[in-house]
Parts: sequence; structure tokens; C-alpha cells
Amino acid sequence: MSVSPPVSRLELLDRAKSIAGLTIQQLANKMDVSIPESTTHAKGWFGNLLELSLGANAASAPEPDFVNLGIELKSIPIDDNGKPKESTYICVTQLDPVALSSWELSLVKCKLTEVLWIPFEANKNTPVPLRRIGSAVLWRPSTEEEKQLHDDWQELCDMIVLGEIDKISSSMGKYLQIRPKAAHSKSLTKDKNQAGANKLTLPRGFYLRPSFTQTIISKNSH
DNA sequence: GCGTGATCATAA
DNA sequence: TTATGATCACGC
Repeated sequence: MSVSPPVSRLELLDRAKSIAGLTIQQLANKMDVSIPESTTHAKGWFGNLLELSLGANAASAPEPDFVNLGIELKSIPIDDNGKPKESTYICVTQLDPVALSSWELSLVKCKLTEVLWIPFEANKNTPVPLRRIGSAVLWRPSTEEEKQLHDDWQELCDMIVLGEIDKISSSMGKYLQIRPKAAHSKSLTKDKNQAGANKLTLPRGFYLRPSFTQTIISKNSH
């Protein structure tokens, strides 16, 4: 089954509503795909299923999933209390001058302009096929939220601009953090920013801490 | 390797 | 229990 891209945010919301409450098994059946036995070797599987179901572009380009709508799609695993089980990957940490020059031009800002969050049950005790899909939350950062993200982004990027990326720890950043994002710990990418002097370093990505995403999805919990 | 989709595994 | 650091799969 193939789903065309939604032409409006309303259509996207309608599609999201139509899958809310379904089990993963039901959605997989609907899309005619099989469920992997283990997620250890299929980590992005559910995210891909959601993309298929809602008509997102499957292309792995550094832009929002629904390009025409400027909306990013994020699945978010929650526990029995409705709390996010994991941090949320946003995008690669670019190490070039332009990307580091301003928040407005940053990939983080671009990706987080508007996000459709789709929570789903991820309790280890519940078999994957029986886990249910929750109600979607279409979110745009409030002025305050954007300021918080901007502050974290600025602090982290300032270090990169100073050539101090290897001093960045995952514990930095109140809501937005930088962590490894690579095939393995020996992966290398070039630091193209001026102070980086073209040195090779571990590829990293921006992630949102659970404390931040929890406030987003909890707005919809009743 | 890059960028997408993320979760795993273990130290703290 | 939680968060950091590491890792898995895929298209190109």
C-alpha cells in the first residue's frame, strides 16, 4: 500500500487521527509490512512504518519529512506513565561555518519549526505487535521553548566554533544535547569550521532530552 | 562517509 | 532507574 503526501496540515492531522489507537500489528497489516522479531536490528523500523502510513517522503535528506508543509514527523516511545523512554534524535551536528553561524540558519531550527509527534507504547513487557499508537500532537515551539533551545544550541555551537568539539559532553545543554551519531565509535568526519582546522572527529548529532519532549506530549494526555 | 530512521547497553 | 556513549539498518 502506497500513501501519497498529504496536501495540507489538516489532511496530515486526519491521517494521524485515523491511526491513533491502532496496535502496531494493525498498522503493519494495513501497510502490508511484517514486524521484525527484534528491534535491536531494526531500530528505525517503526519510524519508517509511520512515514509510509502518513505519506512522508522516505528520502533521507536534511529537511522536514513533509517538505511542502514544513512539518517534521517524530515517533516517540513512551512508558506506562506516558513518559518518553528515550531522547529524540533531531539532526546531525554540522561542523561547517555556515551551519554554525546562526540559529535561524541551523538545521535544528529548521527541523523543529513544526513537528508532528506520535507517541506509542514501548513497555518492554508488551509484545511489539500489541503496542498501541497514541494520539498525535502537532507542535510548534513557544517563544519560551525556542529560546531555551536556542540558548543550548548557542552554548554548544560556541564551543565548536572555538575548536572545542572534543570537550563537548552529553551532559551539556539543558534540553538540547550533542551525542555520538555514527556507525561506531571509530567513525570520523571532518571539522570544517575555521578553528576546527579540518581535524577529524567523531560524528555527532543533536538530541532532545526526555524532559523537554515530555512537556510536549503531555499537553495531549487528556 | 553522510544523513535519515532511531534504540541498545552499561556505567553511574 | 536514568543518561551517556555506542550501535544497528538503509540508500546513495
